[in-house]
Amino acid sequence: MPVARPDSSGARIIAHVDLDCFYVQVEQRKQPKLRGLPTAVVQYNEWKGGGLIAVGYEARNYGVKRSMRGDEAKEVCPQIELVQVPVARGKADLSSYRNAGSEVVSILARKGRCERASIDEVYLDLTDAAEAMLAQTPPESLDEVDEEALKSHILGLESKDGNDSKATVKEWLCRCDADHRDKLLACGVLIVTELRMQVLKETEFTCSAGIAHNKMLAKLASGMNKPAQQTTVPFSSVKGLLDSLPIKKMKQLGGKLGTSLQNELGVTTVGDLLKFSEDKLQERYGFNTGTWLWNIARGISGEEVQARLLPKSHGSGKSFPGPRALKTVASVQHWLNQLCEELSERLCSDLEQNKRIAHTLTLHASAFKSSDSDSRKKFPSKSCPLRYGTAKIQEDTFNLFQAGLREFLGSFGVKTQGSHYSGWRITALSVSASKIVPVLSGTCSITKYFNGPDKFGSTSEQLPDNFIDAAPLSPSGSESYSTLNSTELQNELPGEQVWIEHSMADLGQLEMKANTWNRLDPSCSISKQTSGQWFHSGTESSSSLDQNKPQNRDDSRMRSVPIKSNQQEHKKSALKDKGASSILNFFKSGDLSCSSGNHDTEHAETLLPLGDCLSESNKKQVNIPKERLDNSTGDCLSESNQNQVNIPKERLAEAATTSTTTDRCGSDQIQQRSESWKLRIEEIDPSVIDELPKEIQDEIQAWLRPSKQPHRVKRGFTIADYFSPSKNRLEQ
DNA sequence: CATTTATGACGT
DNA sequence: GACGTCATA
Repeated sequence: MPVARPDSSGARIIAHVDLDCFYVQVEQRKQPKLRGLPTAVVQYNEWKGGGLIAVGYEARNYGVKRSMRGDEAKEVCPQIELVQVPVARGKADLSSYRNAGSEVVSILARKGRCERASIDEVYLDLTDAAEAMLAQTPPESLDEVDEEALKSHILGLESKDGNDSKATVKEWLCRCDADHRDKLLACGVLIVTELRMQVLKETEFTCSAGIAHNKMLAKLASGMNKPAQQTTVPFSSVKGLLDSLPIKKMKQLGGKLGTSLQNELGVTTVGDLLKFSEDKLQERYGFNTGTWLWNIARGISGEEVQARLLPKSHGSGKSFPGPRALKTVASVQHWLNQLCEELSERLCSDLEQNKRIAHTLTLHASAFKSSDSDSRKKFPSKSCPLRYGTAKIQEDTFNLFQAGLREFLGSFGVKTQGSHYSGWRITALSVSASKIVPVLSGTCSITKYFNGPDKFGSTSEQLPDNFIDAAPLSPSGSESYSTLNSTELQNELPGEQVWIEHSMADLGQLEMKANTWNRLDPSCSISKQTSGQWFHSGTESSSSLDQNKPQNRDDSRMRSVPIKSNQQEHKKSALKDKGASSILNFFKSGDLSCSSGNHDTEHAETLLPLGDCLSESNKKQVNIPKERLDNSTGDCLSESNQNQVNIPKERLAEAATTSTTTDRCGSDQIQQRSESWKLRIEEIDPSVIDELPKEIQDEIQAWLRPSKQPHRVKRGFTIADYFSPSKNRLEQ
């Protein structure tokens, strides 16, 4: 049935949910005494008190702002509680926030398609749930509406006392003469209220939300009333909202495009955009962007909520500002190794928990060339196929760095005259893993391929000689790595002896005992339980891969909830007893403070001796004299494993079933040694999939990411397009 | 060269 | 597929 009329039957109900000052909330849950106090989360406090990355609302009242230094915050708010971000391997460790975000996602995903937009934001498509509610128990049929729902803000709903009074809201929610869209929206409001209360009850986090007919408006709305409130945007108030909305407030227009709009076209508000024809906008900003601008000026956004609960990439990075910039290859290698350790650990968890494998490893760096005229220069990003195993990731990453460095310096190879100045300073490093695809649960055949008796442990022999080893040696830069061999590198650097000494001097803070080195196998394996699930679910589509379903992948917290302290259980039932618990009451009830007992252990930080950080291959590459190596070949656990609970072997079986995220890798590793049948992750090269038997490859095809949609934009939107996703998705 | 450290998306 | 750029919090 062709739809050319302004029809609301295609209306979607989209919510954007945003955790309030999330990192602060995570820290306050961990340390309940901080609740109610002006609090901020700060990372690294050495320099001017560290940088603020999250500021609680109490502190905002004193004028504390994100990205003040800790010291400045203390000036405006002397009583402020500054909590430090956990540190592991000498860098900020955001895993507790990531995990907390996962808790929330798994709750929010219960009522509809859920897209994890960032660590603390999700989009929900609640259309079906809203339609269902409207069909079964429409708001107008309710005698009573939840108190919390009555605190919602309805954009454009005039109110007597400036704020929407509850009576007015209730009337709006329950109007029986409302049009279909508004009724659906009312259902959305109730559903989101419910979800937010659920989040609060199960995680102790508050969030704010926007409910509208598309993502753009939902996102706008979620930020309008914070914290712990929600706002909905009825169709009828869209124009009023956008007309006076500063252009920079729109997602995507906060940067250069927004500035250009302002400067070149004199556009200050979204409403100003209406003056320009689609052609004009396309002419200036290109076809896709032009159409996109034309649409958003009218509140049109067809972007769909993607069913995705998991991140598409993992990265670990660190900056080295000012005088801390890295000047030697050894210090770079040290930090790369730290970053790779973290990355590897996270890849490991992702594989175990989500059955996904990353295929691409990328190195980013930023650098200054100090040799001549202190010019800043782009350090090229480099990527290569990703091989699992900490040591391999470290090795490949270092190779990528060297390739990048060579390109960065130009083929002249700025020789370090004297042995002091490298000619370059690295101010940031990051390593990331992308192209993450589900590993096929599909068949046992793939299991056998990896795990089969004849093939086990000899993956590389199945392949062309250089298949595995050569790939990482050919970063995608214009020059292949092979031309950058160790000899050549040496020529660009001080002699090896000197170089080593300088490296050590440069890493002065580190202890240079160098008695061990990290030649360890990757620090995780598939546990029996997990691999059982993984490899069993034959052709029935693997449940854990279905991102539409909530996943049980997390986590210490999730597991601890049911068995949590009595207090917490009492708290919950107390709340229930009170009937509809309002969010404010939740906190007023007062006994929150005794919750959350045992959260993450802090990560004891230990700097590894340099020797620990050089992988075998790396040492070869820099031609470290053999004698220096010999005494450094000890066995060692990666730092992350050292942080983990040491579990006696006898208790391994038990540990494996109760292990939390934090200790899983550690116990598994030990387990790996004691049980031989298990899969060695190290031996799984993602590239190997290409080498699989044809029938398996075919299965794999089904799981590969869908090919990119063409960036075509259909012209001539009708009003109907306002709500429904366009077939050809708008560019971003 | 002191907004860090993640993320995601698009263009070429 | 690789890489650069932009955007957001």
